[in-house]
Amino acid sequence: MTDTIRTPVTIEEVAAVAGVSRSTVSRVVNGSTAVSPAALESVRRAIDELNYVPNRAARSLASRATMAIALVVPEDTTRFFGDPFFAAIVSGIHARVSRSDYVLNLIIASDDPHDKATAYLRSGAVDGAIIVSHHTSDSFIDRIAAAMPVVYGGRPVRERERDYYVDVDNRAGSRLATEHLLARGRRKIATIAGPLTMPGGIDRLEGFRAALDAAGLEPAGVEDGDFTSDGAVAATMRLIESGTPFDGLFIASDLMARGALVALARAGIRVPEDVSIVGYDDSPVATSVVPALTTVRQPSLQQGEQMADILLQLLAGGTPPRVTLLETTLVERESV
Amino acid sequence: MTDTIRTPVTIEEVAAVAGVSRSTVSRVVNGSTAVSPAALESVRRAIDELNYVPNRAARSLASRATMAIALVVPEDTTRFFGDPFFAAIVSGIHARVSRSDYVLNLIIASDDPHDKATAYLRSGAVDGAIIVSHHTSDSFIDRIAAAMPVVYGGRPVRERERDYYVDVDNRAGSRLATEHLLARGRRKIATIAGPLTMPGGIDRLEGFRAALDAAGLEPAGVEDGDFTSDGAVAATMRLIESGTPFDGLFIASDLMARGALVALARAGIRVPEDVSIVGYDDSPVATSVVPALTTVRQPSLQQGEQMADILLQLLAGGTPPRVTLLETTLVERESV
DNA sequence: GTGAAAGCGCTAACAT
DNA sequence: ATGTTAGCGCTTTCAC
Repeated sequence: MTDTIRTPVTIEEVAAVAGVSRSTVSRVVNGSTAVSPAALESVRRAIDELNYVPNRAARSLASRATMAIALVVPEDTTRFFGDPFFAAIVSGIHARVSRSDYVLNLIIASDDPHDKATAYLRSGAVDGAIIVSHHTSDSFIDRIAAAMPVVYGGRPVRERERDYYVDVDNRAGSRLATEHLLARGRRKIATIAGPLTMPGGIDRLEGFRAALDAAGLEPAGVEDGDFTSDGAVAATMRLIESGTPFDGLFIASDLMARGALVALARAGIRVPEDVSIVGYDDSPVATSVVPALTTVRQPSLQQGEQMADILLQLLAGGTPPRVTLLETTLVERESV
Repeated sequence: MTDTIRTPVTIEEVAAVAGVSRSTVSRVVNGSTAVSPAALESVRRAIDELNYVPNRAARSLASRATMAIALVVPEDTTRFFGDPFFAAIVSGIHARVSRSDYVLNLIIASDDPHDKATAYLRSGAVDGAIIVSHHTSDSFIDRIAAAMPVVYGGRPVRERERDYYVDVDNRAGSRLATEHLLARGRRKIATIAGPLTMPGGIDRLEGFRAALDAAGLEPAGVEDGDFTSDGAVAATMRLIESGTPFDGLFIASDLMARGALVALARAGIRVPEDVSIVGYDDSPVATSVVPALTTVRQPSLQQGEQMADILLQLLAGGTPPRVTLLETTLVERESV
């Protein structure tokens, strides 16, 4: 029962209690084999007894490594933390990092030039970073990438020869979705897209356009839903109010599809009778709405794991693949 | 245009370029007033030119402070990151910390005795911690609290005289919700509770029971919805299948209310005609479902800001209030 | 106002 | 197998 905050125990004290030198304690802590069983045992006991935890600052100053990885997320926390898609990404990253010797450190960065988070990362607080959900305007990213190995979740905004990233084949996925709508006889197809400042938003819109193009059709409407549920409610209203009729709707995320469903219901438009909709993600949202969403499944958990894995390889001095593209599949439910 | 990762610039190089000693550079970096305008200027220029960022490890080793705060979240990332309630909490914390000299550092901790996150925190990586959404079984918390100042989001599981926390008056809030159902003539009232391993879950159930008790009624059912949408779908089904009729439902979070709405719709039960429901949180979810939820509003953003503020006060050597209880209000919409 | 010097707690040669 | 020594990059007295 500890009632106050104690001053931390140092390696020196452990050495004294164990009756060995600092070096031997350090060897034990770092798992060196060159330690006699007797010394090992007494050091272990001393560590337990004193409740010793090595000081990170000192350790990383001397070893030039922090054994920490940052997951850098954008400032619009509400969008990020409210989307089950990111929950899966974070889960995947955390799962993979847990299996390594590194700790994960989630940092909220902003594009403010005086942003403390960016300075924090550049100050040697972590050995590498994973950057997700970034916008074209995010310049802090370059400053981070100049200081340490970086892996991107999704194609980077301006792709360069040296960028490592793990993405889902967004064009193929949205094409799949749109073709499904076409195959079911829908001809007046609109879309609620993600923001065009984000690669994922751009790529999904392209796939949508390509599929319509191949069928000799024009979009019945294109609205930006901002990857949020509320944004999609507004986008759907704009679509309805525009007066252009539509009988099919491709929506670039399940979360936005939920918003669209709400707006459609309010307007008395039935799904799938009046309009068929296909979402994207196959996140938990897809099955928690009525009607359950036909959607494009992307392996988000796996995407997170891969990103972490690639960064880990980079930190270990390996040569992982620069680009990893994950496949999507169509999941048919009740909304088409 | 930097193509490779450079070796970091040290204070020594800055001093050389500026033509002063390390001490003077350090004074400038730390905002000491005792520096001549000329020296200040040349140091600033050197820092800019070299793109200098002080090494954190060295700095915190020497100063015994990290200027970093941890936000410790539980391991079930899917639940945490999928709930808009937490998005608001994180937003509030981040907003307050942004206005200070500290950086925020989100850490996922688990109860595994070998958990690296706990060791990370105990190794002096941060100066203080905010702990949210913890369970009765989370023992890692004590180990963290023994090493640094801690502020809890919500009443701690086992409250002690020295614990600082910011909570919403959960009992009053759930009582408010239940009384509203009663006032509208509902008499067979059931509840979908949060897990009883979490203070928030316990307190809201107590308020619910207290309100019914005061009216001389018994609950028409109590099911654990686990604070997730899916958990609430299952809980609602159990309620329906139990055969005990109910005409009112208090649900301990809006996210769970959404799940309940789905289950109710599938069973052909109309809201609010057949059963009235009241949620809890007034998160964005409340207005993105049909019918829009009557719910208990809690100031989540403000709760986050307060937690950060109190920790900041603690770190500054102040004496903030040990317990802060935020008020709730009922927001009437269409589900009652 | 400025510099010299000591030291924060640890790792990593280098001896032995 | 173990101890000694020299830093890692910074802050912080202490002189001047």
